[in-house]
Amino acid sequence: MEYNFKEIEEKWRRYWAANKSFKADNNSSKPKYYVLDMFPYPSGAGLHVGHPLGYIASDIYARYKRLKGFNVLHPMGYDAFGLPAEQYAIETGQHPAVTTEINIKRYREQLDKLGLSFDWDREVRTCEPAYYKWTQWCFIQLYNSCYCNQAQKAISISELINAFETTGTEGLDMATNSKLTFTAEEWKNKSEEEQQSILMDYRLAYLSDCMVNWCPKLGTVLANDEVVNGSSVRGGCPVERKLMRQWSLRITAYAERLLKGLEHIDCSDSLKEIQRNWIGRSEGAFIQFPIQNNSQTLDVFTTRPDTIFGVSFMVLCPEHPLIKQLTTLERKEEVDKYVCWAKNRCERERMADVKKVSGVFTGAYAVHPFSKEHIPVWVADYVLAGYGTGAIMAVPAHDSRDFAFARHFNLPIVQVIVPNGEKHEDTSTWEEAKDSKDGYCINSDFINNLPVNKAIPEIIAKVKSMNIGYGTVNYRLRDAIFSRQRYWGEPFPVYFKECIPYVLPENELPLVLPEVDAYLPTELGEPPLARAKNWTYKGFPLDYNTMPGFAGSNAYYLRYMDPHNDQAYFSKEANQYWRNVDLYVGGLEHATGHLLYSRFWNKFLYDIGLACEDEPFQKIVNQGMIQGRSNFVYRIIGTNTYVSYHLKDSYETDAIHVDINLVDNDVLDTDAFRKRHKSCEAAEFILEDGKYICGYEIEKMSKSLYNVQNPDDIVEKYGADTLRMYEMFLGPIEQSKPWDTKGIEGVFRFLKKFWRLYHTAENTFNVSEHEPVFDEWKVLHKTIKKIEEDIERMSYNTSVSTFMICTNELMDLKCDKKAILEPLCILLSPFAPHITEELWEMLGHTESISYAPFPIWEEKYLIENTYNYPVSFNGKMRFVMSLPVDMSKEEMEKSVLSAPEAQKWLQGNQPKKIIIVPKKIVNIVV
RNA sequence: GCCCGAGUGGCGGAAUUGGUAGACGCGUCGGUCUCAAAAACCGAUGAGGUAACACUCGUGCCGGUUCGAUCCCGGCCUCGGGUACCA
Repeated sequence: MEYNFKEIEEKWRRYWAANKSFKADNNSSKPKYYVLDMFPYPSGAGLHVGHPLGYIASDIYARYKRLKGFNVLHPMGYDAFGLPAEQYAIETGQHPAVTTEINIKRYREQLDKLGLSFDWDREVRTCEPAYYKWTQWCFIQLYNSCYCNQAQKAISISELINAFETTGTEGLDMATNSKLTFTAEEWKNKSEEEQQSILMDYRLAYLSDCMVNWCPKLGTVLANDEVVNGSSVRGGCPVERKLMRQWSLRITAYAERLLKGLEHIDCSDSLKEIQRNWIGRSEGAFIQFPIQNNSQTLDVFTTRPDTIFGVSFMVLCPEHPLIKQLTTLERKEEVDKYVCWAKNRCERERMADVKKVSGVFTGAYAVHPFSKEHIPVWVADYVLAGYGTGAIMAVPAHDSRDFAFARHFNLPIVQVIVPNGEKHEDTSTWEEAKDSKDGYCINSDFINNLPVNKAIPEIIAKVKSMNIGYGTVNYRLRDAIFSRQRYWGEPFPVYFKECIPYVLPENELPLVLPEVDAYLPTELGEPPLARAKNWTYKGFPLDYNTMPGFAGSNAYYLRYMDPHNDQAYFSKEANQYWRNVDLYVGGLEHATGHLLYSRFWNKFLYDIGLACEDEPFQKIVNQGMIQGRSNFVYRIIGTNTYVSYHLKDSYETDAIHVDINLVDNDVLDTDAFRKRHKSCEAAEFILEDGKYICGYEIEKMSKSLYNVQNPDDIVEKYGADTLRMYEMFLGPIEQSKPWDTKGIEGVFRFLKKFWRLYHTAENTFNVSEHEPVFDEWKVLHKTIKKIEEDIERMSYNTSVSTFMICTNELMDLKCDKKAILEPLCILLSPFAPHITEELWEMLGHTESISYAPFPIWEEKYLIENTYNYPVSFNGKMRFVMSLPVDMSKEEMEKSVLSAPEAQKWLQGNQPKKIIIVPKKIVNIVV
C-alpha cells in the first residue's frame, strides 16, 4: 500500500473524535501540564496558513507531554464577541449571533483538519450566556472591591466602609482617584448619594467622567491599546478625545505587581520590554508650589527634583482645574480661547504637529519653595492631563520640550546641571537642552556641587521636611476604559436608581443580551441597548453599555479548567489541580492588551482567593507572523492593457493586486484572469518570452490583498501531516516569515520515505523482529536525544531536519527492525500524528499512539571511541585527524605534530604553543 | 526621536552561544530507470582559483579582545517590531 494520506488522515480524525482521545480528566495521579493557545476571533475570512503556526507548535508540545506521562489540558474555544460581526450585522441586518455561529462552524472544520489534539468537550464561547455569566460575575466582584496599597492586594469594599466608619480616611493608603479626607463622624453624616459617590472612587470597577478615545465612525469608546496613531486598530477610523461617563477598571492599582511579576514569567525580552514600557514606571517627586495671592498650591510631578533651581516657568495642561481660578482678568480672553482650541483638537491633529509650540500665559505666578522667586504659570498642550498631576515645573536647560517652549516664548533658561567632563556654558548659545543624568549641580543653593544621584534624595528629604512634597513613583499605565457603546458584547449587570449605579444580585446572572430592532445607536445617540424593550431591573433602567472585546478573554484559561460549572466560575478543586497555564502560545500583538489585562484579572481573582496562582502564565511563546506574498499586474494607465513585469518600466502603469490563485511561480494564467473579472474580459497582455510575469511584494496576509493562502488547499494536496511539518520546518517559530510553498515537496517526500521504511519495495508492510546492529541503535538513540532536546526548547525546525537525517541513515542501513522502527514512530507522532497512528496500528497495537511511552535514549549507544579533530594552524583549519577520545594531551600533541600534513604547515619551525580542547579542537600556533 | 530584536549561499534556514561556517530542505545542473513523461534513486552545487588538487576570500560595514569570533566589546549602516510630547 502506498502512503495514502487522505484515507489515513480521515480515518484517524474519526477515531480521535469517536474515542475522545484527548479528553483531559480533572482527577489524575499523573502530573498536570496545561498547554494553551490564544483562542481565535472567528472572522468571516476563516483560517489562513498563519493561524496554524502557533496551534501546531503548541500541539506538538501537548502531544509530547502526553507521551512523557503528563495529564495534558489542551483546550480551544472562541473569542466570539466583537466588532466585525456587529459591523456586518449593521450592514445586513443579520443577527451577529448567527454570523458568529456560521464562522465558528467553519473554524472548527478547518481546525479539525489539522490533527490538533484539543479536548473539545471543554470548548468555551465568550458570547454564550453560560460563559459570560461569569464575566459579569467577575465584574461585580471588581465593583465590590478596592485596592489597599499597604497590603498590596484587593480587599472588599465592606472593609473600606468599616474603616470609614471607625477612623475615616485617617491612615488609609488606597488606590483611588479621590483626594477627599474625612473623619468617621463626617462619613456618617454624609447622604447615601455622597457616600456612594465617594466609594465609587475606590472601587476596582468604577464609573467616572473621563477623557476617552471616542470613535465617531464606530460609535464607541476605545481603550488605549485599541488606538494606534490616532486611529482605531479595527477599521482604522479616526479617534477623538471626549469627556464621557464610563466604566473603568483600576488596573493601575496593580501596576507595580504587573511589573514585578514579569520577572517570574518565562518569555522573550521583547515581550517583557513592551509590557514594561506600557506600564512606564518612573521614580520622582511630588512637589507643591505655592501660588502668589492664592491659598491653592500647584502640584507637580518630576523625575528630576535635583533641577528645581532651574525652574523658570510652570505649565498646566489645558484641562487643568486651576486654570479658571488662576487666570487674571486681563489674560482671561486669550487663555479661554487657547484652552477651547486645544481641547477640541482631535488626537490625530495633535500628534501631527508635535513639533509646533503653542501655549499661553495665565498672568499668575507660582512661588519657588526655596528661592521664593516668582515663576510665571503658563498653559500648554504639551503637558498631558492623564500623566502625573497634569502640571509641570519647567526646567528648559535640561528638558527638550521645556527648552523649545522657552525659546519660542523667550523665557529664561538657567543651567543647573553640568554634565561630567563639561563646563558651565552660556545657555543663550545652546541649540538644545542638555540631558544630564550624570553631572553635578550649579546655581542650586544648598545642593551646589552635589552629583545628580546625591542631589535627588537631598531635595526629596528637604521638601518632605517642609511638608510640601515627597518621593513617589508614577506610572504611564492608564486605567482601562471598560464601556462600549455597542450591541455585541456582555451587558453590564448594573441598574440605576436615581442615577446611582447598583450591581445586580448574583442570582440574577446571567443578564442576557436583549433583542433589538437595529444594531445602531438611537436617534438620541444612546447605545443600541437603549432600543431593547423592558431593559430594566425591577423597574429601574439597566446600563445601556456593553463590555469591550477583551472582557471575555481575561480569564477564559481558568474557565477551561471547569467549563461546565454553573455554580462557580470554576471549582477550587479544578483550579488546585491545573493551577495555571504552563505554556501559552500566541501572537505578540496581544502584548499590551490581552496579556496585561488577563494578568491583572488573574491577580485580582488571586487576591479574592479564587485563583491559586498569582501569575496566570508560566511560559509564553510568541509565534511570528506568516506574511503573505502578494502578486501584481501592471495596467498601462488609461487602457485595458497589462504589461509583463520586466517590460513595465517603458510604460506608465498602475500596479494592481492580483489573486495569487491565478498565478503560478509569478506567471499569470491570463485566461483565468480574463474570466475572473467582467472588466478584464477584453484585457490585452504584453508578454515577455510568451509569458506574463507578475511582480511580488511581502505584505500582511489579508483577504483584501488577495494573498491569502488557505490551509485547506494544502491539506487537500499534501495532507495535514505534511502541512504540520512544513510549517515547523520553515524556521524558528518566533520568527516572522513570508509564506512560500516551495520546499513543501521536500517535506512530503520525507513522509513518503518514512512510510517506505516500514514497507517493502512492493509496498507491503514489512517489519522484522531481528536484533538491530549497533549502527542502527546508534541512529535511533542519537535521534531520540536530539528530538527530546529540540522539543524542550521548541526548536521544531531542527527536529524536522533530524527526522530527515535519521530516515536517510536508516534507509542507507536498509533497516527494517521493529526495535528501531517502533520507538521512531512514537518519536515522530507529535509532529505527524496521522501517519504514525496508522503505522503504529500496523505494528500491531490496538491503543492510540498518543499515550505510548516516549522512548528513552541510552548513553551506551552514543559513546564514541574516536573523535575527528580539526587541526588548525594559527586558527585556520588545515586537516582532520581521528584520535581516541581518551588519549592524553601529550600523546595527542605528539600524534598531531608527527602527522605528515603537519610538516607542511610547521615548515621546520617549532610550534610556539599548542591548544588542545578535548573533543573539540587542536590549534597550533606557529 | 527613544526602546527592543535581527542581518549567514540563488532561497528557507543550521551551527543548542568562543572551537571543522553553510547541517537539513528547496532550487539549479548532470546521471540511472522509461518508447516518453511523472514518480523514485545516485552525484555535484558559497565565491575566486585549478585539468584536478593546492591555495585565497568569505556570516551587513569598520575596528578591538582572543591561540581561535557568526557568537564577546566599541562605533556605524540596513531591515523588522514597540512607543510617541509620559515631565
